[in-house]
Amino acid sequence: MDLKISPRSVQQETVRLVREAITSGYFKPGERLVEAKLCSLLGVSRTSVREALRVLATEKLITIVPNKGPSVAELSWEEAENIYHLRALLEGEAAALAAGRVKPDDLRRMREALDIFAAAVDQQDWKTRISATADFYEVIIQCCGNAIMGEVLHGLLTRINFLRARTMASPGRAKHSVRELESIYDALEKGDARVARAVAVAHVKAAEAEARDVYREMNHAA
Amino acid sequence: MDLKISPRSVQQETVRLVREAITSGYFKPGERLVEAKLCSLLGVSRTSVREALRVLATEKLITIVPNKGPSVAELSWEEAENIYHLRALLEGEAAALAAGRVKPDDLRRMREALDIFAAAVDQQDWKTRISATADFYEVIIQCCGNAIMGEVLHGLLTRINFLRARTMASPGRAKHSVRELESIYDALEKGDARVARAVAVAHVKAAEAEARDVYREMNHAA
DNA sequence: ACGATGTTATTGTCATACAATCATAAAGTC
DNA sequence: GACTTTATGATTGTATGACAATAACATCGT
Repeated sequence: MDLKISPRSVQQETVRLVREAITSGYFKPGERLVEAKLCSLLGVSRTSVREALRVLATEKLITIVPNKGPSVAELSWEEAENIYHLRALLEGEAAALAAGRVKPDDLRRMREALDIFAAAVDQQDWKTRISATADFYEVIIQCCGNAIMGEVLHGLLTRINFLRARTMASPGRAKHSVRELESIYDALEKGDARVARAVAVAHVKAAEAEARDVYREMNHAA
Repeated sequence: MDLKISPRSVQQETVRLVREAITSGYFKPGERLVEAKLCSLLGVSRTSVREALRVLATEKLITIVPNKGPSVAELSWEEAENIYHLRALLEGEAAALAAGRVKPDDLRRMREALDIFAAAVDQQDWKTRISATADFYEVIIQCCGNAIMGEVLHGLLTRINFLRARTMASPGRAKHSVRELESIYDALEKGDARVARAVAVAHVKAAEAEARDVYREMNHAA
């Protein structure tokens, strides 16, 4: 019996919370994160906060400039573009690999995620949209047989999450998304690796185009 | 004038040293890293050591199991294979992108690294071999225009560095390496993206094959 | 040999302290 | 008034000490 509950450490929980706060947009890019404030905000010691901040810096979610302190990482459009390029490459590969490996149960789970996503399109509920796409891709990642690729992708997605949240909020994009994910599903069902890669890449490219507009708009307003 | 020397913090230096110790093989995979030992070994406080360890854990160079402590990460062959697969994908893409962007100066630097590498093949000097290949790829990465891809690749290389060190030590492999890097250089010089990708991928595949043997041998002896 | 029990080693977290550095406001100088 | 310098306060970097919680290990009794 290995049912042991691992009581997450204070430090881990701190990482989780601050990361969530950043990716959800609660802490804005460029905003300074003063250790003392975080301590009182979270009710933990400076030790734990500092350890958490080092972790987040390694994840590139924050930038620590020596003797000045940490602040939420600012993502230039060039960097965002790089990340989208990598996503296209990696998600394309993942889809291609998955095409030759999907099992009926996997398809079922993807179908499920897809339906949830489609349902969430009509609502304002962008949070469900993101989690549904995450579920959808989670299956692909698991199928592709390369767990480390999953880790890398996850890290990249986290870094542009605040952008994605904005993108998902746009109702126009959502409609397209459904079609795109649907065609990925179809390709995987048929086991067609070539098409799977193509549509997965197309999906990312479309997301990138949308993100570009959102990005410009964001920085125009500011 | 912005010539300010940034006096690296104790914590950063600790990260650097321990990372070096791991990738060079001084700390063996699976070996436990006791905080107190590291403190006295490096002459720094527990505060700094702990922060450094969190960073290394995020980089996946060590594994921290709660209430038990950190130990050097063990890399299963499956994981190593995954990383080589990713390397092929990313380095192939990088080479293809670089083919359309290399400037004369870049070629010169690559030529230089290549010569150093070739010279180091005859000696036992595997350390120079690694740094020379690193320099060679550094140019490609810079040329490809995707800095984040460089970061990701760098992280992956670090994780398999102890394997690469063993691989590079094999004299048979070195000869092939020279030819492989040479053909990457040629493709870039000609600006042929398709060939550049192909030979870059082939290079990684060859390295993977060699690494597989080394890995088996390592774990056979143990 | 094996299980229970106590002991030690190690980690996780906190509090405190203080020098070094940075940011900002105040004061002085031209 | 604009600019430089100086003082002041805030924040970080690092070290130390403390202590509970957990894990690893040795000891003992059966």
